[in-house]
Amino acid sequence: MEMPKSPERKVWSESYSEWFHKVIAEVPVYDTRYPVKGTGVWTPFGFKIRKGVTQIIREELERKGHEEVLFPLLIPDYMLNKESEHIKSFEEEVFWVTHGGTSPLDVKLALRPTSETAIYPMFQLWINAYSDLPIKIFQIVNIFRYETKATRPMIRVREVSTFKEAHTAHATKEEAEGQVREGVEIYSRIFERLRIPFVRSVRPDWDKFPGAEYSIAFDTVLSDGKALQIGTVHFLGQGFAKAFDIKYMKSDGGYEYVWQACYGISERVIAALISVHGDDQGLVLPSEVAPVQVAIIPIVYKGKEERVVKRCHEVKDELARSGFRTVVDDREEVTPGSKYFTWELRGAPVRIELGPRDLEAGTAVLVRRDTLQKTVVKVTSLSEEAEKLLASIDAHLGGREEKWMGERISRASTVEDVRKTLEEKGGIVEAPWCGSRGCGEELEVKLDARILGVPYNEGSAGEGHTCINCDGKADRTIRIARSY
RNA sequence: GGGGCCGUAGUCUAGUUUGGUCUAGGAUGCAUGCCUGGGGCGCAUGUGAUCCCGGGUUCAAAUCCCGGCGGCCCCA
Repeated sequence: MEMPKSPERKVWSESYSEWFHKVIAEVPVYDTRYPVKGTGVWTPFGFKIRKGVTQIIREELERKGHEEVLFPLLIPDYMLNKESEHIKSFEEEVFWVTHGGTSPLDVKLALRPTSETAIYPMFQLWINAYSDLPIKIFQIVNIFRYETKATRPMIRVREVSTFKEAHTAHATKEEAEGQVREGVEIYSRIFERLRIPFVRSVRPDWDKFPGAEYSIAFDTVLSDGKALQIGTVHFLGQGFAKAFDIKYMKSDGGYEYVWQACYGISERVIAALISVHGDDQGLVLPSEVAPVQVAIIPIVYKGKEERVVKRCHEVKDELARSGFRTVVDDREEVTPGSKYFTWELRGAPVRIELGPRDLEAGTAVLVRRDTLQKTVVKVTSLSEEAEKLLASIDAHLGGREEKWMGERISRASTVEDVRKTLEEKGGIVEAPWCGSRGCGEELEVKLDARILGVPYNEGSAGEGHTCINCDGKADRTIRIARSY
């Protein structure tokens, strides 16, 4: 038996873009050939991964009292226009429905670029008194943005097909800001379950969500060293409440505008899931979202096919009873080696090889996807062994990716240092900064990079230093990265 | 916002610079048969291309020109 070589991450790290396109096309996960720019098709296998991810998102939100709803796709222009900062930011990227058949519409209808302006008019109807609060809802829908830059599958698209947006309304500012913190915790949990490493940053003022008072963003680093935003949480204050006249009656009979928060995650998280765990063999998936957790490969010889395949199905049934998602790859005329490649490409965490020799010995060969290490175990203890192996793989992925990203977070004290680090190893660079907008924007231009913001909830390590750009007094740390 | 590159079977790709040799070549995939089977087996036969779309130049266009659609890269 030829020993498997441990999986490389050469193509993965050296030609990330190529790697990603190839993997999603070959598995397949997502078909980019649909003839509208910036759109794509979730294949059956890709949809299963997506479903695993949306299931985690649902669980974590529902655990914290959010309820799922579904709002219309179409937003009348006068609604979209109500909050001025919001519309100013989106107006160049809104798709419009202007005709019903051949007749022009009296009221143009926007395809939602996000749903604040669809949801908040209904909040206005739903909220009358203190007792109607808080409201915590979410939906998972598609949204449309007319991206003018080059589109990328799942990462920059015109139809975001998987947009989870949560919207809340509260009686007080304190409660709404508490909700922001809860949103951050929920998202942290979601990414931890997906084993995607992240940093949390308060976005600079000029880069916050249009209409928000402040925004907290989650960024990860992909294998090409570029940062990818995978989630955002916004404190909306009373801006939208005032624009949409969302008020409740207080105990003293007076009225107060509600305080709001909203937070979103898109299919970028699936792009991140695929990207951060993958290797040159293809997908590597944490057990929770792997459409197939255990792939069983019969090793058949002429005349013994029936016994081996039958045993494989017995093993499969037993594993299924223990709660594993499992398949027997009993395709005829396909060699075992070819099947190994197939299931490695598809990221099945565990593979079981079962052949005549195993039947004799009462054993099975167990292979883990992350290291491709093989072990021989008793066939009677497969369930426990598979369980242990899944846990071990998940832990290994979490640790490996955390370490990988940790190595790509650097510190620098001059602009040149930052530039050098960004060029040589990419990732995220932390540096002391003065906090002024003009200085920050200048820095972004100088470095051809983006300021991700200041660390969320981690104190301000920049204090007492000098701003790397303007030599003014630094009162905070910023994170800088080339980003998607 | 500015600049560049690309589009040929399901997929990848040769051919485009210098129009005619292209009845468009190869690999992979797919189908059938034999042979195999513990890391992408092998052989044979077959299948598969509106050369992205529209227009133009020309005796002649995959090849040159214009427009559109789609994809990719770089710079600010």
